[in-house]
Amino acid sequence: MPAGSIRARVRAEMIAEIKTVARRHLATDGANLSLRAVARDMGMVSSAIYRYFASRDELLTALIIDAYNAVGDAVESTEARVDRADFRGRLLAIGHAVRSWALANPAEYALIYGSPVPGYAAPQDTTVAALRTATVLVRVFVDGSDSGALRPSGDQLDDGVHRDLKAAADSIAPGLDPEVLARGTIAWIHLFGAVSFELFGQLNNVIEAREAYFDYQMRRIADLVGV
Amino acid sequence: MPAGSIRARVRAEMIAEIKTVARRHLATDGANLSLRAVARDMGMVSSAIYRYFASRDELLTALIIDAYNAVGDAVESTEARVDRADFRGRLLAIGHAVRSWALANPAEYALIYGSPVPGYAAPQDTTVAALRTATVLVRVFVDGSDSGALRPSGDQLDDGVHRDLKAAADSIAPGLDPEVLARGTIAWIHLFGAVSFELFGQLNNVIEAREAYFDYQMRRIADLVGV
DNA sequence: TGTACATCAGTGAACGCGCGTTCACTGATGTAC
DNA sequence: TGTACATCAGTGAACGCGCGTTCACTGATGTAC
Repeated sequence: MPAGSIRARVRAEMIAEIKTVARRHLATDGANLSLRAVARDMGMVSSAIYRYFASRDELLTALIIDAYNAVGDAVESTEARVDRADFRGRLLAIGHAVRSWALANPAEYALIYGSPVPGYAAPQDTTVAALRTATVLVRVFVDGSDSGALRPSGDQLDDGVHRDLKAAADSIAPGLDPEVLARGTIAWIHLFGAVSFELFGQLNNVIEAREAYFDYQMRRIADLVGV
Repeated sequence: MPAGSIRARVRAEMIAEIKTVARRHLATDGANLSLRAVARDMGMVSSAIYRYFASRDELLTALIIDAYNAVGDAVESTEARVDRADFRGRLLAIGHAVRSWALANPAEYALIYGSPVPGYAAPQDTTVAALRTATVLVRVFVDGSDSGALRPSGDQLDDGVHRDLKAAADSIAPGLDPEVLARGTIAWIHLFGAVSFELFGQLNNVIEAREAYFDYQMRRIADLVGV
């Protein structure tokens, strides 16, 4: 089946439609995604899905990769519009991009950043897509560091932590000071902590001004990490 | 059935055993808890569970309340051992208590702080237990504020956020400056963000020195909130 | 341009399993006199 | 202290539903000559 044939195009459209329908189901059923329910919604018999995905897990994996890529796209394009020298602006843009995407796609957010799906082990393929967003954030710290605006604060890091962060820096941003990266990971973790908190309902009946509250947090974290 | 009778005692033991077995299942199946599996493990017929819990949701609710109380117990007793005037020590103790409990009881942690269980709506009863841990943390900020060690930093809060935090302060810690409470919620959110990140596998293959890394984060957050 | 064959999509039935919940029942334990 | 009755725990069968996956099949679409 040559790539450009009609059959290939129809096939690609079917795959896309299966994923779209599956995403709709994620929203109501969480990760207990049912192949039969997806097939039913598409007016097919359940076994027909197996022409496109070898198993339920394979479909889940595809959805996970798509989700990582979707946040990655959103973050990359939002961040790219900010002045390169405005490090704080870039960090805040990343934060708001993640949050906006998560609010628009809560089930997919939960799929990749929520509690792990019981009985599902993510294959290696997902990690490449997962790294995209992290890379954008780390680059802010690399650039800030290179420009001299961001300098190590003199925190003494535990030896083990230093080693871990050095290894991480070597693979994703060679030359980046582990201590600066440590600050970056704090921003990273707070960002996802804040979004998860809001999305998973922990702010219910407490904070109503959510966007402003999120912005407040991100600014304080930016203060903390020195950006 | 008088409260002290043999039957009442046996009944209480049965309820406790059902919950213990159910907790074991949470660990492998996540929130897709199966009443039949629990009954099977106890050597009973599935319908027998209904003598003790009216439905699967009611059992889940009991597990959720127990979990909130368990973290609450752990946090309260750990925090109580710290010098009252050592506000930073109290905050760090709370953080480590939450993390330790979460590592020891990952499934229960996920149940209360992870992605919401699809199709399950938590009844009002759970919120009382949920508040216990928050109260311990807020008290640190109240005490710090009263002692003068912790003073508003002069951040200007958005009006809506100010209103929300004022209302929250009024109900949980009357008189507490909303701006101080805002700092408290940052520590709160980062704490749970960091624990969730670790527990849900986001640190895998990146950070190995986890306790030290957690401690590092909590210290930086303590710096930020001025404690 | 037409024909023969290979590829592929989708069907429908089936396997073997799971689930929550209800209901009439047996037999044991407790309570009131 | 003994007996009659009420309460309760647990059984076993059943209802009605769900699921993932396999398999032999039909019929349509593509490919090679």
